[in-house]
Amino acid sequence: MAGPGRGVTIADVAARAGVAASTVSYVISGKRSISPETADRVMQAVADLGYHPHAGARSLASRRAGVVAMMLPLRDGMHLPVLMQFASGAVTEARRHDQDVLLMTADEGPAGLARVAASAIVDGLILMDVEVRDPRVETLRRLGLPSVLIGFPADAEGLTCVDLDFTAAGRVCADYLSDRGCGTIALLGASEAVYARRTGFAERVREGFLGRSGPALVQPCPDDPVSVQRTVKELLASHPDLTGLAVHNEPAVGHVMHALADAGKRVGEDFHVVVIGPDEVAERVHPQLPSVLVPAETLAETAVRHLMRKLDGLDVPDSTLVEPQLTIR
Amino acid sequence: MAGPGRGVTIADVAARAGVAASTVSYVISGKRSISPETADRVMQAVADLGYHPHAGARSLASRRAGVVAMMLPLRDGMHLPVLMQFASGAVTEARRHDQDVLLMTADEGPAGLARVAASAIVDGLILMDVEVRDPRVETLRRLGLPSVLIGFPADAEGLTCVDLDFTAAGRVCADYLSDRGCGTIALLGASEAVYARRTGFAERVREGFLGRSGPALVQPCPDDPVSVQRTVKELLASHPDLTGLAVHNEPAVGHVMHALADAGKRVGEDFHVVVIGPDEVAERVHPQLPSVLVPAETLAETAVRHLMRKLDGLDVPDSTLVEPQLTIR
DNA sequence: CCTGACCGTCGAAGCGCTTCGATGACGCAA
DNA sequence: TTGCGTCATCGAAGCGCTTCGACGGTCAGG
Repeated sequence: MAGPGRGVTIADVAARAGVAASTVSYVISGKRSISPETADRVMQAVADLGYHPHAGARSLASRRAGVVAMMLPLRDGMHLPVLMQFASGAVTEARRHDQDVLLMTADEGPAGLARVAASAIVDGLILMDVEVRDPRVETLRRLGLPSVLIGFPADAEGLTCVDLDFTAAGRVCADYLSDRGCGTIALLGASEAVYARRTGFAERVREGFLGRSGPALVQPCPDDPVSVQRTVKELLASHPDLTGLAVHNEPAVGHVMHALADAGKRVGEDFHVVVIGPDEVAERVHPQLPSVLVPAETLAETAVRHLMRKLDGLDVPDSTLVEPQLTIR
Repeated sequence: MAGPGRGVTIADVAARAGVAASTVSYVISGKRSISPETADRVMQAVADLGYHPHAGARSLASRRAGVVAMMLPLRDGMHLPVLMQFASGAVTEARRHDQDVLLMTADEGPAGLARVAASAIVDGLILMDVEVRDPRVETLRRLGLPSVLIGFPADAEGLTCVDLDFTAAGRVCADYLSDRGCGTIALLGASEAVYARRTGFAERVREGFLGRSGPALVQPCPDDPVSVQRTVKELLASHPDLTGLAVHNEPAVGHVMHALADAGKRVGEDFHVVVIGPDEVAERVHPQLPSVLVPAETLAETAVRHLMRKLDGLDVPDSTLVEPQLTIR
């Protein structure tokens, strides 16, 4: 295992095992039947020499790079920890399929897609944080690169998309609050900018939240402590009958709880709060809050798995919506 | 520009420009002199056809993949936004040098390093969040893969390392507080786990903070609101003469301010706080706090730049410590 | 006017792998 | 015995690129 590792080629393995290079290739890929004895000898040689096929050569000969690209919006006001979970999940799942992951930033835009497609550096593509009108979508369609999107663009025709069912998540939150007897309810969302960009999930949560009878409103909110405090205060002042709040803004949760306490609201008793976000966020406040998880890892794994199937020529559902789960604490 | 894009080879470009394939190669790489007219014709053909060299073929022939790996600790209790900034900075800088970035998780460990080295899928490596005793370091040294580490392992012999000078950062914070006339001062750090893992930066901040005359203590602290509140309260109770606090725990900052307010401390007047962390964190509390920035993007850029130089056979300093900057607000 | 240096370009070899068709060995049915 | 299908393996042909040596054409110096 130690030793060289550098510069070991399939020919070296073949020589050591006393077979032809092509035989080694077939042992490794399993594409032709090989006698068990030969296979053993080859695998032993592989192990002895610490052989790993040269990725470039393999990609050149087989037209498969063994790499998928993941395009993340790294510069945005997105909630970073969720993105990270996503990235982590995707890499882990990809490795399980013996693929590596190339990281691209969204600001490479459509040209970046064209580049990776033409240079055959990746076999497929995962696109995150897809917006309702996303300029990359058209390019993607034209290139015909196998891909999976996280999120739904306006026109998803012919694309494979995966996402949490955010509309349902909004509805679940609204229902939870209604069931607790809340009259007027509000959704405290992300900052205005996120809505302005027409990020799909923000819009869909809003729809789900509002799409029921009963008084409900949506309040965008920045995530710094001072703004949160002010926003909550104003919200309570302008809607004295407000008794239920859904918070879809991870960093704000702690501050919301403070603001409510300052306003004399007893959460869990005369006032109810539900969170859309990671478990930790909902668990680490007092009292702990019910929450709908954004299952980043699950989404990432699903996306990668779908992509792998597409690469293998299998078919996958065009659209996959993961059901939201409400956790009561 | 539209059209095929798929399957355009250097031979197609050569044919269209009326030259040999090798000439196209030389135009693109600039490795031999080519007449301006020919070069123009070639570049035009490249543009017309939307040619991008096949990455695998290129890597096979030139023994240069045009890809660097970045190994991130994606599963840890690290402060994620900083990691993200880092990743983003690295990708952006790498693209500037026409390189792509392969994302690896730290849990691939030494074997992952061996794999990417042997398969020649990357030319070099950036290793983040290096711990004081890091098992990957030995493998790295043995493989001889060009690499740059972010952080300093115990034995940095022969390695290229880049980091913020965290010791100086700790000292700067302590000095700031002393200069404000604080007697006893404390460092509110990350959770115990981070210290237990012997993360380099946490230890070094502590050293810098304590390495001066005058009463000073270090208090690890989890980052959930409830624990922060409790930790601060206990700290104040056990050290009534405490008048200065350095917070090296991004998510906790907002809650620390709350706790201090609850305890009747007037920050900026009879009590002083300084933050080690992103600007936003320090700006978004009231009152705004002075802070020492962890310059993630700068570090990432420096790391990538150093790696590029190593790939080009140029030499780079073994150790680069970025000076901390205190921003007063 | 001839020689040699240099410039711009070409052709061919080869990087390490996959894959296709061919081949020999073997067993079995005719 | 001959003939044929199977199985395990081999050899050769590329995949698209870079790079090395070669080669004709110019131009300056002798």
